[in-house]
Amino acid sequence: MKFTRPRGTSDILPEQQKYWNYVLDTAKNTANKFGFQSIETPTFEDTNLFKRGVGEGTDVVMKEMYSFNDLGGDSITLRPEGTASVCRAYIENGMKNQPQPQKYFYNASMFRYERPQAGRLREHHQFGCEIIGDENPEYDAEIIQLGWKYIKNLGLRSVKLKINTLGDSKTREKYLRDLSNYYKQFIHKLPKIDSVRLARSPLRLLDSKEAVTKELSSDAPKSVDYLSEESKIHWERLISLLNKFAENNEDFHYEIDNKLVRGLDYYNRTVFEFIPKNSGTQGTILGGGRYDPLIEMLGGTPTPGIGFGSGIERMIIELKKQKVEIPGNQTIDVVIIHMGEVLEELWGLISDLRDNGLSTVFAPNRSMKSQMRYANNINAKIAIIVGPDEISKESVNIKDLSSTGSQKEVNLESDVIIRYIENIL
RNA sequence: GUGGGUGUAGUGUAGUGGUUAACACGUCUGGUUGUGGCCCAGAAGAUCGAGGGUUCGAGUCCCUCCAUCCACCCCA
Repeated sequence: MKFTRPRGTSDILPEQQKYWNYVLDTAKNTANKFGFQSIETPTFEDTNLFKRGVGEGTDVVMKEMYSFNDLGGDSITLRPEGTASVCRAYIENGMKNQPQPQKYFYNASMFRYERPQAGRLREHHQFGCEIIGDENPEYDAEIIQLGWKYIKNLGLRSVKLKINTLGDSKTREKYLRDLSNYYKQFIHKLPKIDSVRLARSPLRLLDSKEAVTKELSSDAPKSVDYLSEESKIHWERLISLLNKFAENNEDFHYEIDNKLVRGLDYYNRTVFEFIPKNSGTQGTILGGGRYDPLIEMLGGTPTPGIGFGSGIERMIIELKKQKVEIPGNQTIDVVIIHMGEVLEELWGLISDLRDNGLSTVFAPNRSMKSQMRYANNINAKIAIIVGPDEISKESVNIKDLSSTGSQKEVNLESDVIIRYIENIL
């Protein structure tokens, strides 16, 4: 084979489209219910936007970015995530002059140079939502509820919500110091990977998979115990709002997980993740958190924000796994079966059928039997059969392709035909 | 980036080192004049992931590369 798709990318074939349409329609409808509006930003941005926003020390920036110099010599990067771009757009377009907070959603390709495996691609799609311009915990609760509703509306079950708070930047410093000092006591016991990680990002040790580290982590300092007064109030308020929400939504559950960390630098306070039970290692289906420092880091006036990203491909994997019923693909209403040189006589009719909302195709120019088989194979509902006989009588034969198979001859007049067909459908 | 598994028509599979690589589904064509689904018959479709090597002989054994899957890592 001469050409194959680049590693870690995928072709989304027609038969898969029903999943995509279903997920995206559900996403959009749910977000609209919460007052979110669609936003789109460029596929590539100035490399520095991500270095600054996502964080120079993160894996995403250090080794996963698709960066290149364009012909003008500027360093460009295919976006690895959505939030930095949306915040850039917010700043650049003066959105702080709109009513606050602003609520956006987007669906876009994300690019990360990673080793592909199931649920992890080099190009993947994310549906994301952001609330920018208000730091109150009501919005934390709202965005989490939106995430939950979205998953719920898709028909997924057994999805676990984990939440945690990382505190704000001031208290985080002290927490990180204590946390890293805690692990340092056991430095000789730590596995290699984790002793390396300790220097770079001590938070990561909390969700380490190494048995030794796991055990140590259970007694490690918790970020909840380091919260400033404001952050503590924020956190408690969020919890109480979630409890309130649970009263009206019996199957809404959350689990506070002090070991939950997220890989991007801009998160503070609330972080959360939705994970299907029994999912593999690439399980997270939706994840996000608060990023109050981000806009200022990008050069805007200090403006708080919170949001999430959710992988469409992972969502579809889960829908298939749980065998959720998905509305079917595009169907064909009418197939024109034509014998002899009559197709031209029907050209106007075909156009009229389409104009009246009936999806219509003509069968390929083959034997009649073959044309009927074609009609059957594409799951068409109605066949309009025309040959020289019908043309001379100025009529057509209309056959119902459902189980009845009944057939009737009607005049070759678009109005009459359309009325007759609409009656059957 | 690290470790392991896998790689045979469009898809899913079979194939003790030995003639023209098999089966199912799908596609196409027929099964008397212009009627689908079921059934029957036939056809097309694979340089056995790529390139080297061992051998009289390789889909089968060895090496390299590529892709894919699993775990690490990371994250959606």
